[in-house]
Amino acid sequence: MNAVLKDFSVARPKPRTAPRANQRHDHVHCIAAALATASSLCAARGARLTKLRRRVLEHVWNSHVPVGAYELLNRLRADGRRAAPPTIYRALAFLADEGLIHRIETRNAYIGCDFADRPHQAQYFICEQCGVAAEVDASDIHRRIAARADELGFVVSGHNVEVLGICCLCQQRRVHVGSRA
Amino acid sequence: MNAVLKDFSVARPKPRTAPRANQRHDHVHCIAAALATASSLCAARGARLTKLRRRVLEHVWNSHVPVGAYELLNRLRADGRRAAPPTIYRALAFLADEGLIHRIETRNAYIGCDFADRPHQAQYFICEQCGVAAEVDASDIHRRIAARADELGFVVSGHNVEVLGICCLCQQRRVHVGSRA
DNA sequence: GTCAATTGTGTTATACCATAACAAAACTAA
DNA sequence: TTAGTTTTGTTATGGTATAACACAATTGAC
Ligand SMILES: [Zn+2]
Ligand SMILES: [Zn+2]
Ligand SMILES: [Zn+2]
Ligand SMILES: [Zn+2]
Repeated sequence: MNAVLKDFSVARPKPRTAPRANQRHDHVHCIAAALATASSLCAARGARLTKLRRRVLEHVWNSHVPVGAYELLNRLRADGRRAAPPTIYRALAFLADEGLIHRIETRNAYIGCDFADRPHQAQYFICEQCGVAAEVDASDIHRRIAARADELGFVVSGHNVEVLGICCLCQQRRVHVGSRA
Repeated sequence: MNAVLKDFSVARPKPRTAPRANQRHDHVHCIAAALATASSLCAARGARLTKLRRRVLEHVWNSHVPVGAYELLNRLRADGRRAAPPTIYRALAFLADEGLIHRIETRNAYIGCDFADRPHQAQYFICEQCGVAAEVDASDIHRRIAARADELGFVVSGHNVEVLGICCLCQQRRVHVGSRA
């Protein structure tokens, strides 16, 4: 089994009931698709997705839980590469510039972008239990924000929306725990 | 003139045209009102708004630009008080617990709450030019987020919405600069 | 292939943001 | 007053991010 799955907290053994959304998925495919998209986007733009940058992106995609810069640094070192903070921050800056990752502000952490191949204004739903951050591109939310900005005479260049709570899967887990207690 | 106005970037000399919103206001009143609200809320709750905490709140309300913890620390020291980081972080924690300030995640900075006397789910519109962060409590935005959460089976405990762009006043300033160039 | 120019990476040092742990002081309620 | 509680001071440390400069790899012209 691919080592990349080791802390993928969505992939769990046998959920007893089907979750409403975001059910267990083929995360190996997730990663492969993200890397393929990254490769083609960078090629098309003349941006250089070097081995280092590609490896950092792989480590970011290790799970759907946002990962901190120093954790990524440790993973690089576990790969046998010599690395210091600027190494990882430069790679993260490149990946963010290319729209391949996002920074989760409330966690000081980074996560792969689910919509790298198109412009979007994403929102994140972040589980306080398992840590998974789900990216959605909800145009209705963005429109409401844009409308309010308009009323204020405010010209929007971007937004950061992070919703905190408990994800669908963790609620099921809590019910199980609760019914046992 | 009150020294507290010294870096209040909304209060500027003679805007040539009236802004659509957020026009120059009596910031001394702003501060006084915030402190009065803080006092009565804390009294009602049995929370102790000590001199230190009150002074920190005053420094936070110095302007509508979010201010960093270490800047607040410097201001405390300028007051003649001996202070180290825990001093300011404990005061900030108290003020945040009481809902008197908010943390602006994209800036690692803190700002006074405009709606301390009632429960709310605020959004911030942050100007990349002048730094001013305007708090709004737009229930329509919150409703859209809640609706999307519902679709995901996600139970919301809170959200952080920070919109970046150029504020109304700074656009006018840019026009002036532009027409001169 | 060689070369110069550009871009990317390694390395050291440092700045900025935040908290742990414990001691001293101030406040509260008998 | 005195004991108990809360707040503040103090020292040390952990976590996040960048500046500055040297070296290596890549690119594109020749
Ligand atoms: Zn995205
Ligand atoms: Zn969860
Ligand atoms: Zn004001
Ligand atoms: Zn502005």
